[in-house]
Order: sequence, then C-alpha cells, then structure tokens
Amino acid sequence: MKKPAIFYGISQQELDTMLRCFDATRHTYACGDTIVMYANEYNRIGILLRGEAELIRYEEDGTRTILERYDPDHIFGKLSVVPEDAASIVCSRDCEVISFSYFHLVNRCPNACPHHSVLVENVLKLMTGRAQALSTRIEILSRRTLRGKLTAYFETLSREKGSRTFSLPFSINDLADYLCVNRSAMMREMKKMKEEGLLQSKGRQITLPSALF
Amino acid sequence: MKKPAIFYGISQQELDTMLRCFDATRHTYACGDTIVMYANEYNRIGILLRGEAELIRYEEDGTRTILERYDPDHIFGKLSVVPEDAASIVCSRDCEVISFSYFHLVNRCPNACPHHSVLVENVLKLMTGRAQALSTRIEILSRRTLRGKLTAYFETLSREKGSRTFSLPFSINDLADYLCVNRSAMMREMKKMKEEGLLQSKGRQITLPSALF
DNA sequence: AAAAAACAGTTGCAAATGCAACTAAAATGT
DNA sequence: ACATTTTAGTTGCATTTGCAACTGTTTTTT
Repeated sequence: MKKPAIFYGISQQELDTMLRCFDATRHTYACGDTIVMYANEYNRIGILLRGEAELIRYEEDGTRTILERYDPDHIFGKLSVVPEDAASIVCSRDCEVISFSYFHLVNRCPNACPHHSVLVENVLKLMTGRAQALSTRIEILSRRTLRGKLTAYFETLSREKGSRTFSLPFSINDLADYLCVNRSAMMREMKKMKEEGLLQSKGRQITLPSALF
Repeated sequence: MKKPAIFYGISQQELDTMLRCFDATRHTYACGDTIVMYANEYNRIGILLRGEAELIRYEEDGTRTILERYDPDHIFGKLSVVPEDAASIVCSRDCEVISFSYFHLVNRCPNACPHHSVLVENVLKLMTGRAQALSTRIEILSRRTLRGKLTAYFETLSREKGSRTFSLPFSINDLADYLCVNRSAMMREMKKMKEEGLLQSKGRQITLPSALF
C-alpha cells in the first residue's frame, strides 16, 4: 500500500501523537459495507486510505444516484449538506478509512505539535483535489443532453488515463446512475453514437475516435 | 467592507510581506468584465474579496450555463479542468479579486514567514467551504426531473436564508441556465407547482409552503 | 453441472423537456 | 415622456428521455 498523501512529510511516531489530538480513528470496511458518519459528527472529515467507495443517494421512488466516487486519498466529510436527503457512503471494495476532527485540525490545540502545519497543508492539497473532482463532475452533469453527458465523461476519463481506449470504472448499469440518466435511454444513445462513429464500445471497454489537433 | 476571511489572524503589515512571497496581485473589475486567469497560470488561485461573479460556459450552439456563483470569500482557480471547454468568470457586480501562487502557498518559501501556516489554514477553510458548495450543486444537478431540481435548489436557498420566503439571487432567465434546463420548460413546471400549492412566486420572490415537522 | 442472479442490450409507447415564436410587463436609456 | 431593451410569462409542436417489459449473455451460487 502506497503511503497515504495525508501522511507525507510526517514521521509515523509524530503522526500517532498528533492524531490523538484530533481524536482520529481508523476503520476497515468490507465490500458492500456502509461507512457511517453520524449526523452529530459534524466536524469530522474522513480520508479513504485504501479501497473504493461511492456516495449514494436513493430517491423515494427507488431511483439510485451515485453522487461521488472515492478512490484512495479522497477526502470527504461534513456529509449531508442536505440533511433530509440521506446519502450514504457504500464501499465497492474492501476499504480502510481514517477520520478525525476537522475542528481540531484548524483550531490549534495547546500541544503545539511541530508538524501540525504540515498536516494542514496535506489536507489542503487533498481538499483542493476534491474541489477539482467536484468541478469536473459539475461540468458533466451540467450538459443538457444525454450525449453531452456521455461525451464529457468519456473525454474526462480519456484524459485521466492518457489514452483513447480505456475501461469504465463502473458497470454500464452504474454508469447511468452516475450520469443521472435512464439506463436504457443511455444504451440507446450509445448505440446511436456507435452508428455515427463517435464511439466504439463492448461492455465496459470504450474507445473514442482520435482527437483532432 | 468586512475583513476577508483569507486575512483572519494576520496583521496587515505581515500580510503584505507574505503576499509578496506568493506573487499576489489585487485587481478590481467592473460589472460585466471577465476575470482573466490565463491557462498558463495553472498554479494560481483567486479569492473574491468584494462583489459577485459567475463561472460561465457557452456551448457551440449558444446555450449558456452558469457553472458556479461566487460571493465574497469564495475561492476559485485552476480553472479549465476541461481545457477545451472554455469557461470564463464574469462579474455580475463590481468585483475585487486577490490572486496568488498556490504552489508557493503549499511549498514553503525560504523566508519562513511566521504566519504562513495561518494563511494556509485560512485557505483550507475557504476550500472546504467551496467543496461544500460544489457538493450542494451536485445534489441539485443530480435530480432527474425539472421539478426535482427546482425543489432541491429552493430548499437549499430557504435553508441558507433561514426563511420560507426569499428572493432568488438570479433573474428567472439565469435560474434556468443555473439549473441547466430550458427556460420555458422551467416556467411551465413552476406554473404547475403553483397550481399544486407547492410554491408561490412572483418574479424573483419565492415562498415555499411551511415544512412539516 | 444446474440454477439463480446480475448484467448488457433492445424496443414500443408514454411523458417530460426543449424549441420557437409569441405577448405583456418592467426596466433602462435618451 | 417616449422609445428601446430586457425580462417574465405563455403555448403548440418536435424531440428526447424515461419506463417497462423483454431477450440473451455472463457471472455467481449451490
């Protein structure tokens, strides 16, 4: 396991001391488990150290939405901005999570740990990455049409993976829940795009036509 | 003008010294101006000190999308995650913006300014707020129906303003561009909602029925 | 190895949304 | 005070998307 970004530049020993100040806890979860962050733990943030998870919301009619996807080093927390719409974090693989008090992180404790500020910097970097990920997601969801959403998402993936051929991190089923569209309508649109030569696909494997430049 | 959150806990004099390390610049813009952040200024972040601005994207077909709204203390930067889809920040009121090098903020310079870490903490707080705002936006855009988007947005506003009656920060026209839906379809849906007693509205003034609890 | 479950893919029909072209009202400029 | 521009609001028609009910394939379970 790669060293988590949150620990960069801090020795293990010092980290242990520091994390006690922040009331840190480390938990492992099995695939399928829900990562619980109680509503009253408002000022806690979590970081995914290992595994893969998704922030999921169910509508009353059963519609499922994948609001966010978490890979290692993803920071999350202060969930339920919209308290009534309970969303939960569900592990799609075995996960390990560290969580600690955001309040104590940004409001110095009396111990004055020497590397406290390094930790703050690390958290800032993670949070900046998260804001970028959220922005990208908005870019995708803001597209007016199904085709627009598909294209925006595929282009993003292609850029991330550095290749015009890549495999989806979801099942086709889940992709629809991520793009917030109907599954069969999405399949229909993908079929059309294939016919127009804008896409090749087989299962989760996607190939985009070479970009013009 | 209220003291910007980015400056909390730092004296003016020290700040001046520090901001030089970060190559900070302060600019004012008139209503209607575009805040330019050049593509090569990748590692700069900006903070809106005063005014109101919007991150806007135009589609080839002329469709306009309001991706984000900025009020004072909003942090932004590392724009164009999707470089080809040029989006720009347009001031909807007279604005003042400070921008500086993110790189120098998180990679200590040799001057070792005493309050550097306070500034990092301040930026972290702003960035956390931004991530929350982006999450809320995703909650809204992820709704499958026009009514769902309207409701989610109105409930968010009502919570922010602490009242079931509030006025929209947009024109009705702009609201549609913010919710990423067709304007006349939106009006039609609002009309239906009024008929069903889910909403009262007149121009920008909105009243929601009292929440049940 | 067989049965069950999950997943990819298809299609007809209904409903929601987008588009365009309006009218009326309000705000702005001269 | 009048003309111009912007904004709010409406409606018919075309298109897109959602829904439901399928088929066939792959994966998982027993």
